[in-house]
Amino acid sequence: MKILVVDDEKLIRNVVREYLENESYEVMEAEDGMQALELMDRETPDLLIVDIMMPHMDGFSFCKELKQEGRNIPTIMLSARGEEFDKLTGFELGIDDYVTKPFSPKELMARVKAVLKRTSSEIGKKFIYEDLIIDYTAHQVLIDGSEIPLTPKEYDLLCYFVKNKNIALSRENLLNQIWGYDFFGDDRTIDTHIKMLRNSLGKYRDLIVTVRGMGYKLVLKEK
Amino acid sequence: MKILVVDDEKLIRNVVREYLENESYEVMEAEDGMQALELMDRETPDLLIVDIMMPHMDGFSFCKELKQEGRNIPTIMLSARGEEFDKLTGFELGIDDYVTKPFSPKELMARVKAVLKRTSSEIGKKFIYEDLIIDYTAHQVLIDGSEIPLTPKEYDLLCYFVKNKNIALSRENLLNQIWGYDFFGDDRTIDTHIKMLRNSLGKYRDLIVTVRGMGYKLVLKEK
DNA sequence: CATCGACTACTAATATTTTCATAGTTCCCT
DNA sequence: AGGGAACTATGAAAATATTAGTAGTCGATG
Repeated sequence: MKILVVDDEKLIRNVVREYLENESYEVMEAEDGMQALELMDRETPDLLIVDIMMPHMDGFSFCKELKQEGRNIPTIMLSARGEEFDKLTGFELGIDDYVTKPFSPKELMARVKAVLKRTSSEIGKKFIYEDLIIDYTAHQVLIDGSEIPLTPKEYDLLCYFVKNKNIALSRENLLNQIWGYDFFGDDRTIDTHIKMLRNSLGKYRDLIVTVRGMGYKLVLKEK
Repeated sequence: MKILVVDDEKLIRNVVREYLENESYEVMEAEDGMQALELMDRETPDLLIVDIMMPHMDGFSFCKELKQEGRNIPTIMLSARGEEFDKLTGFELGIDDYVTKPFSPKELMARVKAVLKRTSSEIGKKFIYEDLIIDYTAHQVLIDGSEIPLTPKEYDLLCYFVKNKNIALSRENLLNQIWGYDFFGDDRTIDTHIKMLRNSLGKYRDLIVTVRGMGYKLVLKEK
């Protein structure tokens, strides 16, 4: 689990980092909202711990910004004693909990765990299109309710297509993203895997459309 | 769910009772620590809500007493504004959360639910699936009513699988969670333990499904 | 010091990935 | 419309990768 701590005080960041790492969370730090937003383009933390008072951009504005960008990440707010935490505003902004400084390690950890538990169960990570269901947590694909066996590459391919639905993907792109940049094999390899994925998809084989001279794309009709 | 409210003020007890019963919890009351301890010999509440300030025995002493008796019950502390809630002491005594008077119904209920949710997994003393029973308190596993011997690692593995049922777990995840982040051994170690766990599980060996290229998962059919 | 469990190395058994040859399409040009 | 170039689909075999199973060493623990 990756946790991003956003606070301008290095001391606080260090303390929080220590507690978190002690419980084997992976910790990232940002000094302010700007830095945090930047970082989040590259990394995908599972939880944010954000101080209300920060230079440039306070905690509330930061959360507002996140919400507008459509990012939906569990968030715990840190407020100094005396600062009134406006619960109504806070919870509307999707803040899951808050902790008042000074806080005990145990308290913070309890909140972190509670929030993660609460939110992770809500994310029932599934993709659903008619009778085609990808259950990411179970790592399986269902068609008409029964599991269809996919090889790892087929599964990866399908997930990547779903993630980039209706976008034409070049063979080069697919090779780089799924096989990795260090793969130097034949282009035709893709064709073979597409063939096998189509076979596995049965009645949904036509979702994968050939883009001649370019690559393939997954086409989903909107409803 | 049974909740025991320990407070010397009848008014507070009534208010809390009303909120709780409104959410269909079963409520018991005690005027002080002595009474509460007595009551707990007969009843087994799932949660305590305890005022700090009470005659005869204050909230902290009460919790200390509980802890010494080895009772381990989720507890929420009520503190009046101005009374300093000593977080360090509190959390060390196993207090899970605290609410400052005056509190809003909504806040108290949110805390109650959060604490119950957080702790209920720990209270769930048994896991039952058909003839497979994990008795967490007795730290043993039964199949068809008779105990099957498991090595520590096998037991840990099984519990972790049960906790994450129907979720595909990568070897890395298993290694990190069960062996710890400081383990730098061979991936294949897992395979061996899986094999042994399967053997131990006898007729339930197939519950553990390999997810090729990924890891393993415990599959439980819903009923 | 004897036993048990954890771990590693090795081998066998499977499953997957890749390559490659061939057949089939599409598209463009005349 | 016909021919050819370029591209894609498919099937099967070869090459790899992954997992299961076996055996044995190491080290902790009673």
